[in-house]
Amino acid sequence: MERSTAVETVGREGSEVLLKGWVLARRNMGKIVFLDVRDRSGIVQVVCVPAELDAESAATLDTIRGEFVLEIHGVVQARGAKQINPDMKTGTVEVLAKRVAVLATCPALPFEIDRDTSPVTEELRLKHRYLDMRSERVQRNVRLRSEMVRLMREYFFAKDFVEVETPYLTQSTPEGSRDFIIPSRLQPGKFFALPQSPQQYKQLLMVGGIERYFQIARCFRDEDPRADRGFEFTQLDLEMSFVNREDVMQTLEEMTILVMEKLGYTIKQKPFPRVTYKEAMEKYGADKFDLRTEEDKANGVLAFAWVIDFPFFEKDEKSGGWTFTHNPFSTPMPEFVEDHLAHRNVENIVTAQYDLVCNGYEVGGGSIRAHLPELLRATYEIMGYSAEEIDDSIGHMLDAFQYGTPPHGGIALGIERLIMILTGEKYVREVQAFPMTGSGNTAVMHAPAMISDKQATEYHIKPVMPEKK
RNA sequence: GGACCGGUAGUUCAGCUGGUUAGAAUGCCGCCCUGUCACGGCGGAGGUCGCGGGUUCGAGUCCCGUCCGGUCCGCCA
Repeated sequence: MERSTAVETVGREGSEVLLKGWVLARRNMGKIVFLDVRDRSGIVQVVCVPAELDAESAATLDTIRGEFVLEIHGVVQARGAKQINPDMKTGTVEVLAKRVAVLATCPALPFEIDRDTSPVTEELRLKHRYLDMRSERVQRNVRLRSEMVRLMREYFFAKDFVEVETPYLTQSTPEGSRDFIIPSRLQPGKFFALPQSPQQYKQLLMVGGIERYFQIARCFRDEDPRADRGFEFTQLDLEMSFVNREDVMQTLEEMTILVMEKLGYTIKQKPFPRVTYKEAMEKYGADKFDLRTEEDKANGVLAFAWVIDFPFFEKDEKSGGWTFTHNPFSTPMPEFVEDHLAHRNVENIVTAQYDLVCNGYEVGGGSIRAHLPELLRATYEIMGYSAEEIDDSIGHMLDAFQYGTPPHGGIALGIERLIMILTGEKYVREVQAFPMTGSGNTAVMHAPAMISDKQATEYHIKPVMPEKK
């Protein structure tokens, strides 16, 4: 007999069904036992009366406890008028059990999962993430994320984009954030780095004629974790050829509106308002801001906005020279190209960068890129790089760009940030299936961990422990 | 690297100016209950108060150190 899910029992009064799932709650009234059985679809009440059960099942009934995994043969029946539970999706029906078998037992849980688990110490919840995951909230978060990503993929495939996986083992980049590095076994003393973003590869895809690329890309940054960021995170990353700033912003905006509305959310303002960096700083004192009213907040409204016209460079406090504010691969706006090439008027050069903000969070950012090698070279020259340093750092990009590179640009959206906003969660960890703790330890498993002497030898590395004070 | 907050039953917490048997809720175990739905009722078990040292007649409580966890600053193109 084919298995039915909990919610599939609705409308099948009188039919025999086979249910499989977990015991969420057990209510023993003496001669009648109610079981709330949970599966991926939801919960349904199972009624167990000894007279209706075979002898073996009747004996089993006493041993059943919370979170046991059961297989139940029974008959769907309508509930009496007084027994209807309006708070349950399946509240009009119940399953009268004929046979109950235990597929797996379960001891008392380390914490209760039939209610909100968020007050429970996060360390304990992450140690048993597979249990926390059974709770309504974590189930919802994981499933919403899957649904959002599915809708995004559908949009991009319909628009002729190609999904490409870029490498995880790549070259360390001195700019930007600290890299996670991986020792090379075959080449002693050399290291790979995990990507902070697929930035360079996606631009190389444009050189390679892919024209429209997207990826659900994992990114890695070795910076101290916070409530809204961890070591690894996921971005919707995309890049397009033969586009200007307007094209990319409109594509992303159309996708965002479509996905959010399909998920049932309301967007405050369409098209998204646009604010220049200067206006944002004057009006909100920051380049991210929350446009919602108190009423919007209560109604779960999403307030998106674009921030544009960022300064390309700012003074570097340490060196006293120039450094980029957002992305060194961006192009200056057309009216500043001459200044840029001549290293003139540096403090006023505006970059073709755009950030997407939502409800006070920065949820994405991108730019039109410098596709001409001389423009990219000028950026690094302004930042004080010598010819040799430029060659070491981005020589491969300058090399590639000389071979007929189309104008291109793109953007990346933080998947976790978006899900946090959609679900009202305050921590990225709540919207990742297996997050790290706030101090950077893995859930369930025990990383980072020491490696054996044999591994150290094989990888030609030698741990140096910090001196204790 | 720095600042701040926390660590007491399985879990979430309370525990006063230091005071003799460390509590509650929930979970767990047992008994009762044929219409419950976070069922209810009765009973029970469950604690090296993170760890080490100190002050004191006496420390969960005060002091020092240490470990662990969390939040923030720095950092995060």
